[in-house]
Amino acid sequence: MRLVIAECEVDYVGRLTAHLPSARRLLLIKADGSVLVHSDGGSYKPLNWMSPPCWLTEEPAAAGSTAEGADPGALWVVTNKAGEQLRIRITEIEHDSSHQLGVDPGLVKDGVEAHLQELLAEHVETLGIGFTLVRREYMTAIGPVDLLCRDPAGAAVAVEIKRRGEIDGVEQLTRYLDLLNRDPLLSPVSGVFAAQQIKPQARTLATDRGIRCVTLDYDALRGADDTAFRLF
Amino acid sequence: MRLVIAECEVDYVGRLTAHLPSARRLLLIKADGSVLVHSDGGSYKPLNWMSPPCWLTEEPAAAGSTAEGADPGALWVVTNKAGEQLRIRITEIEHDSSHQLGVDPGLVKDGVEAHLQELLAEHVETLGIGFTLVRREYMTAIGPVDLLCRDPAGAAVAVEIKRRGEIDGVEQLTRYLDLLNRDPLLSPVSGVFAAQQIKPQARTLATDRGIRCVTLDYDALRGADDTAFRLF
DNA sequence: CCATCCATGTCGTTA
DNA sequence: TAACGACGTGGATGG
Repeated sequence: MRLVIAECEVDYVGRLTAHLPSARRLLLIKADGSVLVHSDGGSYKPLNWMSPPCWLTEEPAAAGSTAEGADPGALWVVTNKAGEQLRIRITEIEHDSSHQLGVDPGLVKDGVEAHLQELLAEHVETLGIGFTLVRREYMTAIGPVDLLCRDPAGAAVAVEIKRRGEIDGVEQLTRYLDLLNRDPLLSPVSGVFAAQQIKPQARTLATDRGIRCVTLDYDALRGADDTAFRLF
Repeated sequence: MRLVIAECEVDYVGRLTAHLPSARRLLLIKADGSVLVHSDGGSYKPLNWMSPPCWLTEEPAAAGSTAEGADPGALWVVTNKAGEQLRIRITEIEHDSSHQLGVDPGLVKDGVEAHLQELLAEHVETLGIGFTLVRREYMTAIGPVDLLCRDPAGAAVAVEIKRRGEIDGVEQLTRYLDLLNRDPLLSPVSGVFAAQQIKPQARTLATDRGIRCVTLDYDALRGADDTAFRLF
């Protein structure tokens, strides 16, 4: 990893064109050749960048320039397979250091949708007394339904689980319901939209279509899990 | 901006929990207090981060540790308003430097969806001979339709423009069409889904619903612009 | 401040 | 490889 603090001007030409006027910035060159251009504010997204796989070539400083310090006036060109380019014109370098980091062991996550689905599958009674699980990831022609259940009366219920319940989740469940209801062995199938948080517009659309909304409490589900663990 | 290369272990506790085992990484602390943890690979997204506004507090090295160099064993805790935390345990520092960058003049972009819409509005004949533009951003109760046009027969056409045409774009256009077709002054309204690239599933769904798909060529549209410019 | 929608989205999983 | 959906999505914009 190479860290360069430099006065620079940057142009990206690819899916769009973008220009950064000259200013002092951090240029971060990773071992795989990818380049990030960061300012001293904003968020984790760089002002400009090139993702790997890509290749950096450095054109020498302009002929007329004074060769003081580390290549004033140099031009870095980073190109990827698709021909997109990041062109960095460097006029002054304040800092330049390289570091050996090795391969990163990587991130361990917990608490995402897969885990929510797992927890709810083990506690379908959260959806209502007498609910039973038929299958997780019930396969259909247009993709898997998160949970297929049966209500106390024995009727099929398709459940779509999201961390954040928005309108496209309702649309997705609607497509599943349309399809499942064409199956005479399953029909009539009702729908439940389950999420940690459900946006008002999504709730309205779901209700309009006769889909029941259930707000999930991740901690309570996990707590129920702990309780069950303690009891048995 | 402060750049630190250090052997560190990182935990994020917030919307999810995530853990990074000990390894050598770049810690980037921006002027606004935000922190990025980068490895020497992957893309522009950090392994872990905290976005501003947030605050960094540094707990001193553990009592038993030898005070050599810059605080081995120190713990950095970065907290935001919502109470989410990034906890960085540092065991060895290889590099530590600070730099004054100043405010960045910012990015100038060209070629995003807004520009596509502008170009297509000026060249509605791309949709078919005899098409005319009624309005850009035609307002409805559920949001603006990108373009409202009339076909050669004078019938209304709603156009949804995307850079990448996916299924949710088709759903969006469908909702607009449902609404517009309730207006007796406008009905019947047909739909056109226009994008630089249209995914197969989106195309299938659109066709199923009687929505015509049009693939846009940004360069050709811009070229048509240039041609027009040269002719007049 | 809340809601919506775009993004050089990026990132994983699966067909 | 391409498509598809989730994301600690982030970020801008409009009500």
